[in-house]
Amino acid sequence: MTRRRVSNPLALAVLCCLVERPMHPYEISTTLRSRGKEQSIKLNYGSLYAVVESLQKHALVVPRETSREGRRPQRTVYEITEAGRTECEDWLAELLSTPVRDFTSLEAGLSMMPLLPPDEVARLLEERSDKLRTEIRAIDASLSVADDLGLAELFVIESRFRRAMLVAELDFVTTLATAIRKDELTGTSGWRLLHEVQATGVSFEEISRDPVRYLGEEARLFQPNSQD
Amino acid sequence: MTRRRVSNPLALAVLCCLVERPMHPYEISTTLRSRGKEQSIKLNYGSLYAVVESLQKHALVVPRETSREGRRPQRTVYEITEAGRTECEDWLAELLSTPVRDFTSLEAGLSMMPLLPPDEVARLLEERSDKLRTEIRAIDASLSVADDLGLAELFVIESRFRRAMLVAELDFVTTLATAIRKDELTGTSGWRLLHEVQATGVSFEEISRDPVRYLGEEARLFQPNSQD
DNA sequence: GGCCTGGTACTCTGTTTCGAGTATTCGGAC
DNA sequence: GTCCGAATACTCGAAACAGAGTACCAGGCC
Repeated sequence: MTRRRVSNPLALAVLCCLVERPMHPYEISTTLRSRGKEQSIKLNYGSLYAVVESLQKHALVVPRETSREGRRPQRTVYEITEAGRTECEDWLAELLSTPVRDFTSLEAGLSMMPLLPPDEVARLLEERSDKLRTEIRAIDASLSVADDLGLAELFVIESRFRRAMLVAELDFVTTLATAIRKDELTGTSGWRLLHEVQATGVSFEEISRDPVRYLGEEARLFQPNSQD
Repeated sequence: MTRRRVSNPLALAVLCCLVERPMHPYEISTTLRSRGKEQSIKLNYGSLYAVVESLQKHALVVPRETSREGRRPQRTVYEITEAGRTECEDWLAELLSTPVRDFTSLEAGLSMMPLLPPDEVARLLEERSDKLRTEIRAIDASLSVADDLGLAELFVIESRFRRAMLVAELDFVTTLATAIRKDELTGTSGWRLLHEVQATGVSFEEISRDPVRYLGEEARLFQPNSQD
């Protein structure tokens, strides 16, 4: 994605708006907002104006007119160029066709999970489940509002996607919390013991210097496949 | 997340490493890599050194010693502070318990999907499905390697999570591609017609000025609930 | 008539992030 | 013995980002 001249996805949203008709940046921001797209694309003014400027530098958009009503701040209306149109279609095709690694915060959290004691982690995950259920209900509500307004499914597809991802996450998280509570996840018994020993005042560093002494049988957490 | 003094998740990974024992930045990077954590946390040198410096500024870590072996570049070993330990646990708890909006590229793509013609989008989504299947197979392979090494499930849980998300995405994407091809997604017939008219050389702007003329029945795409 | 809220249209500035680049050493192949 | 590539341990500057702040105006309310 770095090879793109302007890499911020907001730039794509800007191009998409300008495909419809020329607009000034502030108008782009309100258009995106009114369509609920600020839910799927991070939009803030600082980035918006920077991105438009950068698009202009790369000749993907051109300023068309600068007007001023009364003594309001001036507005610069931008128009998309042929190159901009091509870039827009090409980029969109890439987004749809090619998965990219996005580093989600839960993935990061899970990868460091052993730092906290197992029951604490289970509790936190259960807390997350509740919040996820709330979010899913909120999406359902907004989808049904959209439906009442007669909006085609086509225009809220990204909400359906988000809902699907949240449901999958909820499913994973509740299953994991249960597995931890029941010691069904491999390594959990050692993980639990490790934190019990730490609770008696022995530091992690000490335990890792002589795991067998502190963890006995469970020391294999520190030495995978020591029986080979 | 912005209220955290150091917001980059890499900072959390750094703190987690230093909980184990004091290390120098480069050692942190190799530790994370060897544990496969660079899959779940974006790691690059520029950020790493910036983040460590920032942690030091906020007294979450302190430099312990600066040594130099032979004429290699010097290494500065950092140690975690009590405040750092607290921050680390607190942050991790937050990551696990609280979902955050992360803007995925597919969600962005879906929200702008109507810009491309329906059959093109279906094709692109099918292409994505293939790539997703490949990725899932790659994760399965790495999970089975980990299993052969006797690594506890606990330490690869983030890969299982990622797999679950990819499977959910695959499911969504294949279903959507089919629905588009079969015109089962509300709005698709109008979407198709719109692109057919555009293919005859009429611009989007023109169509949107007089949708009924160009789209007839399907003009309701532009005027949701016009029959009220 | 004056005040106050909310909308319009940006601007500014301190952080953060990125990743290519640098300089050194070590181990193995030939 | 020496040459090459990989590993070690960072540094640097340009670009991107965040989001608070500014300056103006219209309309409603008391």
